[in-house]
Amino acid sequence: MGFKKRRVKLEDIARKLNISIATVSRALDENPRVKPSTREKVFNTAKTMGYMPNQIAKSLSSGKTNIIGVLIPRYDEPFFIEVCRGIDQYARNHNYKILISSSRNSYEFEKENLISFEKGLVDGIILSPTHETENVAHLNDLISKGMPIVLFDNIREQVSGADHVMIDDKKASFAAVEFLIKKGKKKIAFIGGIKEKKVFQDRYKGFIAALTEYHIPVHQELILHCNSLHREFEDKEILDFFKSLSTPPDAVFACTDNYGLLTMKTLLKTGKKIPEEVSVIGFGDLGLGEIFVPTLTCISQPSFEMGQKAAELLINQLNEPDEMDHKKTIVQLETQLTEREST
Amino acid sequence: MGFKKRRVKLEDIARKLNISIATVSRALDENPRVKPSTREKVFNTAKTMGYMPNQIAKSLSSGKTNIIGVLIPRYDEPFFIEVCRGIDQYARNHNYKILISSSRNSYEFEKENLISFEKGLVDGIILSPTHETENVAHLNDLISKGMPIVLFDNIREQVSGADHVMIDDKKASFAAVEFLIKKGKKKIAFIGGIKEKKVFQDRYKGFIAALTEYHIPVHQELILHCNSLHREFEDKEILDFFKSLSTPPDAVFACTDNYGLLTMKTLLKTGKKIPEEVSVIGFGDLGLGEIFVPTLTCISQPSFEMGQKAAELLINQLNEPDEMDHKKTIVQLETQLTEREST
DNA sequence: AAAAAAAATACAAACGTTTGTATTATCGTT
DNA sequence: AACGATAATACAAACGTTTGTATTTTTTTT
Repeated sequence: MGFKKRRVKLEDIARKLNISIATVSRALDENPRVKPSTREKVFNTAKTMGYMPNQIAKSLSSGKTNIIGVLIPRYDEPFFIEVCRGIDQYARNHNYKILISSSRNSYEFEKENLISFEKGLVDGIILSPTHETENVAHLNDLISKGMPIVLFDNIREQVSGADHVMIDDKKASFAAVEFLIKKGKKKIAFIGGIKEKKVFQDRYKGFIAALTEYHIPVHQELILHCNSLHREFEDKEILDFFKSLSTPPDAVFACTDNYGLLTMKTLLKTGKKIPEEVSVIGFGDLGLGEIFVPTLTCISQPSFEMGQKAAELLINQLNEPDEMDHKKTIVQLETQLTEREST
Repeated sequence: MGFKKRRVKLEDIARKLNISIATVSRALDENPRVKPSTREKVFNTAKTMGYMPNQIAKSLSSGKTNIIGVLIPRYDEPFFIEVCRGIDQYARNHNYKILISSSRNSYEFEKENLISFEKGLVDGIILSPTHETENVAHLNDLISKGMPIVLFDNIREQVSGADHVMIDDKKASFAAVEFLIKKGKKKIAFIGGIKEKKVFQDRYKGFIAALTEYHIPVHQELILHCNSLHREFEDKEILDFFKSLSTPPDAVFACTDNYGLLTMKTLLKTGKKIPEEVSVIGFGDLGLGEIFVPTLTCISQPSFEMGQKAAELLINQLNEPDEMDHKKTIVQLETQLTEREST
């Protein structure tokens, strides 16, 4: 007791069996170059000595860590967690692990995290850029240094060389709003998110496009671009918005499930009946909408599949023989409208 | 174009400046042994050449990866994500990164993940064992090999040498039930989780203790130990439970916020008024309870702080000069009752 | 039984750092 | 100007693997 623990390494096995380290290494690899009987011996002593390979040494030698870096803007949004689950599942099945970091909605933290990824800990990166990320030079830099990257969610078109996984936000929200219109709704409110995020811009475009298509005038007062980055404030922002309206809407298109729920909560508090007086539709479909009373109609976004797909694209890049001539691929996943009680 | 990218390394800087690698290494470390003027030169050329240190090589050399392995039973439970946030925050401030894995509620996956951690990728581990984890030999093994470990949530007393972070589940649920009793409730239902988890056992004990203390008979039919491991089934299990009751309870103590919400949803569907006819109290306080209508009274559990504390304990262990004489420390965090509309 | 072919193993360099020790350069002292 | 002291730098081993090439052993062929 009191001694520092020393891991057993290849050398220890080699010494005990009076053979070379190289042979031990190859034996454990089941390399056909080593005689079956020695392989047996090596396996046995490795087991009895409690050998555990050193991943770091392996990585240094092979130049691969088998780790995928994942950078998301925040942990406390089920969408991102769900994407991570998808990434994790695909990665795990292909012998990769994932290292998740949060940029906490900050461009500076994003850069900081990417630098730490760049130090060689990860073989590639899956990233949802923050809304603050105007300048994408740091991403293009990384790519030009040979780092495989896949973007999802808040895509930046200017990033060349990175694969994209996305949905057609404009089309999906058009469908949502069209659905409301076909139910006879005329005063449709829009609850969006941070204006700088491409997904929210696109969802807004879809909203406007649908109204235009059906010749419904756009009322600015019915439009809210929610700016809060934290739960506590979102609540208030939405409450204030509905209080500010002279006449209430007959339907609300919320750009996320969370906004949808907060909307329903606010409306219920003010005595409105859902869906009788106001219909509400959300975006995302991450389980919460099913718990609420009434349950929330929404656009179902394949979050888990986005993660899987992103991992697939990245691992494909990692397996490309010549990283230099990678062709940017863009995957667009399908959404669908799930009708529940709120409409 | 078309060439494989080669990272610039210390050797490249050394060659360019005609000095030794050791000096370059020390210069970048701001080691006082190198002359300020050379340090300057090194910094400059490092910058212009685009040098980025190789973390893997550093780790091999130093024997430290500065990564903390985190193993949770599932991703889709906000409690665990919140704990991870806490860990992440503390770790980041102390120059550690976290590598999160999910054991997906399976003992086998837990072992598998721990083995992959053991390969030297992480300096220490923060873990919430699965409910299946009866045998803790694999944990004691790891600890005896010198791996620092901190447990949280589903503590296993038999694990010696690992620090624990926990709350007093029995006391907290006693308080919750007592609160209901003092409101005059007599028929209190209990919605628990997987019986094998210590937290649920303790919360059940607290429930029984409170009833006993106040001389209220325990009705078995009012007790549900929810066994589902996935969202879809929990819903149905709780619905069936309430349907099965001959007469409805006047209060429900749910062992998690999620169960609390599902309970409220079920009760509302069957036309019950909350809190007029039935009071509901949850456990956790992770934001969801505030969105629902009515908002959910619950025991507030300091999840984020649990994560921070776990990280603190682990990093303390990592900094102990002699890992062998680590003394197991147990931290118990305080809970409180947050009253909202459901009671 | 010797030579050639094939199989099994050993040697040594490489991966990119860190760090203890040896060496060289610089400075102040006399 | 020579000396010792100190400052600055260089050398080389170490971290634990992998892998190309060289060497040895075994088997096959004649």
